[in-house]
Order: sequence, then structure tokens, then C-alpha cells
Amino acid sequence: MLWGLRPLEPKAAHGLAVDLLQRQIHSGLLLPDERLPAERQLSDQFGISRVTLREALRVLETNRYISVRRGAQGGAFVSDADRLGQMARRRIARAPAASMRVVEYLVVNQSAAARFAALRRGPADLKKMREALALMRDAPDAARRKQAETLFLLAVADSAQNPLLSRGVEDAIAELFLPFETAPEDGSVTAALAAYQALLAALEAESPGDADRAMEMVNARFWGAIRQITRSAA
Amino acid sequence: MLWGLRPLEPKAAHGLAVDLLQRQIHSGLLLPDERLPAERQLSDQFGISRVTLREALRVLETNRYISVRRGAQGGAFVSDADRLGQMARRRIARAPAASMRVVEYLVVNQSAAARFAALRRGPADLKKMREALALMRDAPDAARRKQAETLFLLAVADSAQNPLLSRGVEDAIAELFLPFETAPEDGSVTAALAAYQALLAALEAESPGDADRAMEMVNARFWGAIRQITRSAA
DNA sequence: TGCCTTTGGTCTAGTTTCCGATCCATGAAG
DNA sequence: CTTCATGGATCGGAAACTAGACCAAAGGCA
Repeated sequence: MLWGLRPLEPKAAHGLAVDLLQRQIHSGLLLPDERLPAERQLSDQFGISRVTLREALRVLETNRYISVRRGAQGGAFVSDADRLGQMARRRIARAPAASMRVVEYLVVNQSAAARFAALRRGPADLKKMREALALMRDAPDAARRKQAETLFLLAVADSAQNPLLSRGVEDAIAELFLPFETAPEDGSVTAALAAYQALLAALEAESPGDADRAMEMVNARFWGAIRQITRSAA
Repeated sequence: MLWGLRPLEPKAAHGLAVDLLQRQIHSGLLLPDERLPAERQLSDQFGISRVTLREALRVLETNRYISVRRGAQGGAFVSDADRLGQMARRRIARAPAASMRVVEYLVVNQSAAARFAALRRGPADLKKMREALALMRDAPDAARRKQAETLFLLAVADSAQNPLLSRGVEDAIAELFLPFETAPEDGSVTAALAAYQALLAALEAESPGDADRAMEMVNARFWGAIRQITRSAA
């Protein structure tokens, strides 16, 4: 017997490009106001035609993720930090339960990744984490901090050497779309740095237990961010 | 900066159909020797044309997942239990490390699902689990037992009320493709029944701790199956 | 000022994939 | 030996995608 038959939903090529770029904006890898590569170059990297890529850019522009300008110094530019932050908050406030489920999934897989990473991380993995931590420390603004945070967490997930876990963490981070900073005034920045530093130390020491506990602090920050947004929206 | 740019890989409609049917065979939901619906009916359910569906069937036939016969009582038939079992064992023996990573991911998410399910399961969820357990008990052969097992685990995952967790468990089970039974002679059947019964009891009692422990027994069986196959292949 | 270069905007022709429909071939049941 | 549900094959058209050429804007620079 066949179970749970739904109509198939083939994803068009331009839809894949939209998803990929949107995910990078959500996760913070693409910075606000950043300029994307030229259409001809980007379509080449994606392996799709320029016409198809332009369809994708049109969708992103319609959804206010980017704005496109013509001319010699033109191109497609990621929206500014204010707009992105507003979109992120709205998205969470509109369906808080959904965001909490995403965090739930993220916490489960990120914790597991941390435990495995403590046993499997290589020198290259640790190097990537240290670099991300340095970026976080020297970041001039919240957007750069979020970018470094994502880079760090993806490096941890990768070093668990489990493709499914990596994909899960990546998916959850991209799906979440947290705003850049929930409370710029308080000591959350130094607290975050301390948590990531503890995590890195645990992975360097090959201690799964410590890594798990350090990741708990990181994950607690995600819960806090969601809670704060849903409260301020009420 | 854009990170990790790879060429996009648009999935053709027939490819989606292949994946869907293959996953159902892997997870045991589609039984050996079972006959699929007629092409006209199946293409309608998938929302694709008959020509496109036939492309998918051709791929599955080439990969020995099904065989197609013409005539009044013809149709597409899932391969027999021997062939499927052999394919499953080969798949695991060829890349044991990959299968272990899948089990790893399955264990992480299935354990989490069990804990959440203990708190969130509704009467409909429990009913589905009881029905699956009855199917398992009365199953005339190993294929039916595996089918009931999958139904039970999917019901548990669903009752955790977390779409990402559900999808994760589903993906892992479909990716695993375990053979029907690793040791038909010993008491593994009654042991499995006991494990699932304990899991059901924990969920009925709304006890996350007990559910976690019961799921551990279930997951231990998955590890055992992988271990046995990789040992016998060596 | 006026050209040059880089970039997005537009158009056309051709290919691939998919669809809808029709008709043919097979083979078991009655 | 007829019936008929099923797979097998073919055709015309629609939609998505590609490749390439050319136009239009706008900043930089002599």
C-alpha cells in the first residue's frame, strides 16, 4: 500500500536560486547592503541562464530582500539592516509557534553535533572556529557578529562529520531568520562571546560533556531571542 | 560575501517520483511483490503526466526496485523480498560509515521526538501507535513487521508536533534501507515487540524519561542490525 | 564635456521537459 | 474466443530554460 500520497511539487530552477540566496540572507552570511555578483557572473556560478537568474532576483526584489540598481556601479544589493531586522521580527511574531519548533530542532541537532564534534574535530575545523571567533570579537556591527556566529556554528556542525546533522543545523539556521541583535545595550555581546569561547575550549579539549553544556548556553540565547521578540510583539 | 556556491541542481519531475517510490520501498511501507496502482491512476495522484511517470518507473525498473508486466493483470510490482534484502545489505556493506551516520542522526532525532511526544501526543496519535503495534504482533512475515515498525515510528515522530523533527526521522528511515530481518531465528522479534510496547506505555503515561529510555532500546536494535551486516560482510 | 566601461534590461531563436490525448499490443479472466 | 484492464508508443502543443545579441543607464575618467 502506498502511504501519504501527495502531488509532487517540482521546484523550478529560479525557485532554487531564490531559496539559496534567501537562506544566506536569513542566516546572516549575506550582509545588509552587500552587493551580489553581477548577473552574468552569478548565473554562471549557479549553472543557470541569465534570464532564469533574473527571475529569481525579481522574486527577491518583490519580497524586499534585495533592491536592484542599474549603471556601472549598479547591481543587486541586499536590503539594509533595518528592513531585514523588521522582516525577521515580523516573521517570528507572525508565527511564534513555528519559530519555536525550529529552535527546538536546532537545539536537538546542534547539541548532538557539539558532542560528536568534540571527538571528531580536526585541526582544520578548530582553525575555522578560531577565525570565526576572531571575526565575532572584532565585528564592527551586529550584522557582522551574526555572520560570525553562523560561521562558527556551521563549522561546529561540519566537524561532527555527519552530513545529515550538518544539513539539519544549516536548514534550521536558515529557516530561523533571527534579527541581528535583540538587545544591543546589555551585556549580551560579551555573554555570547564567552559561550562560544567555552564551546571552542571544550572542543579543543575533546570533552563531549563540556561541549554539550557550552552549547546549552548558546542555545539558551536562541530561546531568549525568540522569547523577547514574541513578548515585545504582544 | 556569498558562501559555498555550488551549481544548482533542479530536480526533474520524474526524479521526484523516483525518490518518493524508492523511499517508500526503503522504509518498508511498500511491501515486496506488492503491485503499484495503474499508471493512469498513479500519474493522476502524483499530479504528473503518464509519460513522465513512466520515465520514473523505467528508472526504478533499471535499478531493480520494481518489475513491470503487461496484460490485464499486469502492472508495476515491487521486487521480491530476497532481492530487496540483498540490495539493502549490499547498500550498507558498501558504505558502512555512511549508514552509521544515518543511524546516528536517526537516534538523535528519534530520541528527541519520543521525549516531546510524551508531552504532546493526542488520542489519535496513540490510536495509530496501537494499531501499528497490533499489525506488528499479527504480522505473518518479516516484511510486514518492518512495515508496522516504520508506521509506529512515524506515528511517534508525528506526535511530537514538530515538522522538522518529523521530516528528519522520515528522511533517516528512508535513507537507511535496512533489510527485513537480520536474525529470524533468535528472540529478536519478541524483544522488538517489548521495546515498542514499553515506548507506547511511556507515551500513554506522559513520561518523557521512560519514553527516552524505551526509544534507546529501539535504537539499539538499529545499531545491532547495522553491526551485524557489516560484520557478516567482512 | 564626452567617451568608455560596467552593469542591468530586453528581445529572439532554439532546446528540453512535460502535458494531454489518442491509438496499439498484451495477456489473463470469463 | 471475446472482453477489457493494463502497459507501450506516438504526436502536437505548452512551458521553462538556454544562448546569444543588442539596448539603456550611470558612474569614472581624460
